[in-house]
Amino acid sequence: MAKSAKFDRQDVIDKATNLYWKKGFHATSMRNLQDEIDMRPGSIYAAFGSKDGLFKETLRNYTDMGLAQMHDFAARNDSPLSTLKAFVKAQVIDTQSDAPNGMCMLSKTLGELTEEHQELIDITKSHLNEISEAIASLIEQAKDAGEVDQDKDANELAQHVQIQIAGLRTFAKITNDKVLLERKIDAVFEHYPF
Amino acid sequence: MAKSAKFDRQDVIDKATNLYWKKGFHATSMRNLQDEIDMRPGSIYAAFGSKDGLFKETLRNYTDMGLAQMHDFAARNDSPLSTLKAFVKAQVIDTQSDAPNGMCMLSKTLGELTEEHQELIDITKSHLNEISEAIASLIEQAKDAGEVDQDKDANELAQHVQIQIAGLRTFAKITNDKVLLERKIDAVFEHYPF
DNA sequence: AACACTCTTGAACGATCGTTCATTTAATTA
DNA sequence: TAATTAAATGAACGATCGTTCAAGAGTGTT
Repeated sequence: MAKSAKFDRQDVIDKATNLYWKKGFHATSMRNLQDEIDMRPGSIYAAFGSKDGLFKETLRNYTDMGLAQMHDFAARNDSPLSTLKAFVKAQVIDTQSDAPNGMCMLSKTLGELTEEHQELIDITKSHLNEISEAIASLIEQAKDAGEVDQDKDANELAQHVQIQIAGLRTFAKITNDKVLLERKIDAVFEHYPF
Repeated sequence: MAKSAKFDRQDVIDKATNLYWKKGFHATSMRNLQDEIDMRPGSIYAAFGSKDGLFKETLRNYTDMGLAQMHDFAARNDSPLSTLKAFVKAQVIDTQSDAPNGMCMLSKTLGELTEEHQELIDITKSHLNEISEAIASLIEQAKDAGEVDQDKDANELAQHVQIQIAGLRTFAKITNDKVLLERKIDAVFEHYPF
């Protein structure tokens, strides 16, 4: 057999995710990544193939983190709607101070990349769709729990929530007033289309 | 005297704006710009100082274009509120096909840049504030015209509109359904907080 | 025609880009 | 312990990055 002692793949992907999330795809150089994850170029390319390949893994990782966070909130909350509201607040408010970047990494990526990286764009879109479906699933549960009218369209409400998250996270780049942001998030769930 | 025949500065800035808007700050190289605006590096640096300097001028130009578009709509519309709605539709829907990039260049820039380019970030924020103030001014006019309740806060409504624009333009990157987008924009002005 | 002045040019700079690969290191088997 | 095998290394590749500047070109005055 042969050498087996290896780097911790998940740890490496986590660190790469943070750097890509913070600086974006183009501004993150392979040398930046080498420093951040403490690997030499040969090892990175053996493990991930290319800068694009590593980026793909971080997109998947970022999305899984978001979905896991939603399930976490669901486990701690009794109501689907307050789960969703907690998720939105975490995404909009907490990321301003706790995360590498206040913006959603997927939205950032959609904004940054051009057709030169169509595959990465398509992957990013499909991940945003996954999140939208998870939100819609929460809203279906809220309908069953009587928190949302049965005649509302869960997918349309999920779209609305996702639009609010994107808008509010952009807004939070200008005015980082947590109280104001919290008020605006509360308002989202108290008025049309909810 | 000396040589006077020169490049058309506004034309050059327009072309640079389109390229920066399309590709973003980092993915746009000075060589890309040289090709796009048909100037040699020495001339560009004599006229604009640096990549950052040229970018600053395009940020100003982009913002002025948006403000001019708003005034254009105001001149063609009798009502302040339908002016605002036309502006939002132009920003969200028309840019998907007619513009270098569906996203707002200012939002894109806020998402892309880090503290390494703090001055550019600050300029971008202040330009977004200019636009917010222009929207607020329209809403004040709408209040005077009886289209909006007098007890509404114009600045808060303007914030809301700007958040919706940012959210919807991100959403439009995923689903480019013009009818759906138009419906969502109409809904913005038919429900809370309007 | 000679000069003064500014604009324009493009080769070239050192730095960094994404990526490769011959070599070294270390773990396992015989 | 020697042989085998895969992982890890890091110097180096050609390309491109943002930027500079000496030289050339064009316009107006003397």
